[in-house]
Amino acid sequence: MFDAAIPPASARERIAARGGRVTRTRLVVLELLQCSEHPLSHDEIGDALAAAGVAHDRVTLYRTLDWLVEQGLARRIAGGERAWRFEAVRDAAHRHAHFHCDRCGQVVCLEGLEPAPATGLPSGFHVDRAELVLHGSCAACGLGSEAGRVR
Amino acid sequence: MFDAAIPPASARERIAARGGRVTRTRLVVLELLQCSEHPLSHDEIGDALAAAGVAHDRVTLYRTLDWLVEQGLARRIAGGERAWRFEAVRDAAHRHAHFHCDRCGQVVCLEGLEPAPATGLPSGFHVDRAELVLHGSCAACGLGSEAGRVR
DNA sequence: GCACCAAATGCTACAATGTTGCAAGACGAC
DNA sequence: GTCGTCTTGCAACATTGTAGCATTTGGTGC
Ligand SMILES: [Mn+2]
Ligand SMILES: [Mn+2]
Ligand SMILES: [Zn+2]
Ligand SMILES: [Zn+2]
Repeated sequence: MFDAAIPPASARERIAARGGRVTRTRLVVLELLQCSEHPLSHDEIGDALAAAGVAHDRVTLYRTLDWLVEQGLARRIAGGERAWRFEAVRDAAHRHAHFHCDRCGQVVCLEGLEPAPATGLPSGFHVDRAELVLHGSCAACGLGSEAGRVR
Repeated sequence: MFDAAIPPASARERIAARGGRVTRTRLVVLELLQCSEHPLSHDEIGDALAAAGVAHDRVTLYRTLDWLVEQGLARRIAGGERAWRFEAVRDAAHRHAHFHCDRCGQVVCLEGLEPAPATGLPSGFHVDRAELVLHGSCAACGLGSEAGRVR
């Protein structure tokens, strides 16, 4: 679960600094996101909480994730499926694209790839942010048969 | 509903050419997509069918849209919300980006903006297609208050 | 025009994902 | 330790999409 790539860099302070109460769920979820290399779905996070022995309610987790996003501590990513994925915000200024494997559903961050700036859009339109998602097959899934394809 | 921009360019033949049966629903839905300037949601299409006096079932509409996508006559777009949007495929080779208004939820096609080709992604990864969605506020919604913001 | 049959539809039930309202519990200031 | 407010848990609901199956219908051959 905790991919142990990046050290948990005080999630506790980051939560408290926003004026939020440091609850077990917020703490564990934020640490989990900070340590994960991939954006995680609500479900994956729920499973990790269960595995870590942290009791929780589905709704509480939704609200926890909403709160982290509101506070700028996490980001919501659209993925190719119907569920959101979440990742910790490491650098608020730096955005990156994502790759969605249409075979296994895995989403990976493309740190090197920044969505190109908008050009030539109709006047009166104002762009806040760009979301770039590449679709295809990941290294693990290869180019093999179409079987098992995710919608 | 029918924005009357592009003439209905025989939807009937396009359907028959794929070996599909020309049913009232397929015909009206494809014509609707071909005439619309914006990608439409399932709901919007359903409303248009009702307005046109075409009886239909929710499930039939889902299946009709799936069929049109399978046949390459329509494309499914992720939008920023949880429901797919659909647009007629005019030129299979030409892809374009979309703009999603976070205020009103409207999606508009950015014909001039093609997602940049993928570079520097991990080896073993294969890209089928790129989806680029710009988020912000449209001309109609302006830059005003945050009130009424769509998630 | 008519019979036939695979393809398409309508219906019901279900699955997945997310939201709302409200009472009970817990964080943390004092 | 008390207390007020923020957070949680629970139940009910909303939205979006699927699956199974009996019925209807478009198109083909006559
Ligand atoms: Mn990422
Ligand atoms: Mn478009
Ligand atoms: Zn994969
Ligand atoms: Zn708008």
